[in-house]
Amino acid sequence: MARRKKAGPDPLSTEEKIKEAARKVFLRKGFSGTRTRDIAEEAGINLALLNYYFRSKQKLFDEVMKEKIQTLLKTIIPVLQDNSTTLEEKIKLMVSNYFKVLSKNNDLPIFVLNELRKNNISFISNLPVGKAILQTSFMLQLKQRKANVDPVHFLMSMLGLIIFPFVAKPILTQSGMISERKFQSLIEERELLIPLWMKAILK
Amino acid sequence: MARRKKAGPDPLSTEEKIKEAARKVFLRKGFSGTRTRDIAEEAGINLALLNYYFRSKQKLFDEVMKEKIQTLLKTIIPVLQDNSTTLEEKIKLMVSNYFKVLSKNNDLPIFVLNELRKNNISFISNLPVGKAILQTSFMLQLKQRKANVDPVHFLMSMLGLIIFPFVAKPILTQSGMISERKFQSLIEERELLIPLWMKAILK
DNA sequence: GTCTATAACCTGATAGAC
DNA sequence: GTCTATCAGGTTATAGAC
Repeated sequence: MARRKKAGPDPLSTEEKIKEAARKVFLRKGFSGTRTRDIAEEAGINLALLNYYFRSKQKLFDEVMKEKIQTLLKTIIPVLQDNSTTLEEKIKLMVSNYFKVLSKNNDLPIFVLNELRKNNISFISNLPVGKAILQTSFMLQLKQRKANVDPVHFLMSMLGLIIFPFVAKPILTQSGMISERKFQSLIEERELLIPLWMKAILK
Repeated sequence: MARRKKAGPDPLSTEEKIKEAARKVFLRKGFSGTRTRDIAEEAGINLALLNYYFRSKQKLFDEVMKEKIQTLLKTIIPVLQDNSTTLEEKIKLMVSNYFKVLSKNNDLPIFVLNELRKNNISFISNLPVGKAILQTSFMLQLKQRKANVDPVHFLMSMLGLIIFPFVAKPILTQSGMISERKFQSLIEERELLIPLWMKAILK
């Protein structure tokens, strides 16, 4: 629980303890399923202190959510924008970057996607990040291939192949279809398979 | 709102009015985000009446959830099990069946997947539906192809290609990447594209 | 900064009249 | 079956002592 940037003592500040607890609880239970008491308890501090540092449950949530969206975007945007890499290199990088992030945080995609669906989260609507993606090096390279597949299709498909297993994990494991171990090994295989599949789709 | 099985008067029974309202509100807000008062208001009846017909919020939710999971399973299981169709036919059928269901109910997948993640929904763990899928005609046909791809990979990928766009829709539209119209047209295209892609992946 | 105590409000569920 | 009124318990947020 106590995450340290380096070795040694360096106890987390109270503020960071609360935020770390909030990350954990919000991700597991969502906004409306989380009680501020849960966060306080998880952080080992008092409920009043949570409101002292963050004004409200909503503001604390917004900070966590903003951070998580940033994590997901930083995983993909720089790769898409890089003018010095080939299309194939970008695909491999996106896959490996995402698997690195999601393997440590299986719940991240479904948490973000679902909360974004329930509330209309303001800071997504504000940044025109969607339109920016349409003009990245990645999308241009796709167009230049003149493959008979819309670049948006291609991107959606790749993200689906990467992210969906994590979203579906609860159904797959709880229904007895695959074990936790089998899931892990499938994920590892996919890191190699998805780039091959995307190549096949392009032709 | 008033859904009728045939033309003519046939007003919904109170019980069905409540259930219909519950479907709508639960799907939009999830279990913990929904207040029973919201459902009562949506149904145009009183809060007390909700508890008269269904014993509790949880029981009403369970009925809705069970129904939705059934919808998703009935869309796919019979197709997977059918011994009289080819692999290619099954793929096309799954895709078109799912698009038919999901086009009318975009929120269905993320609702089910997320609630299943938060709570451990009992009736999924009980039915060994996961293991059953592994022994369907579909999975056997995949093995017989001796393609160098695990059938579970193949199924996960196909479901990802079908379902992920609906799960990601809030991000895609709210971020300004695509409009609602563009989303619809992309979905229609995918019904033809996904079977082709799956064929490409198989080789 | 951190705590205890509590205010102010909300929510699920029920009692009881009709 | 359906309603109004209300209870009992939980939840966010704050007041105030230390």
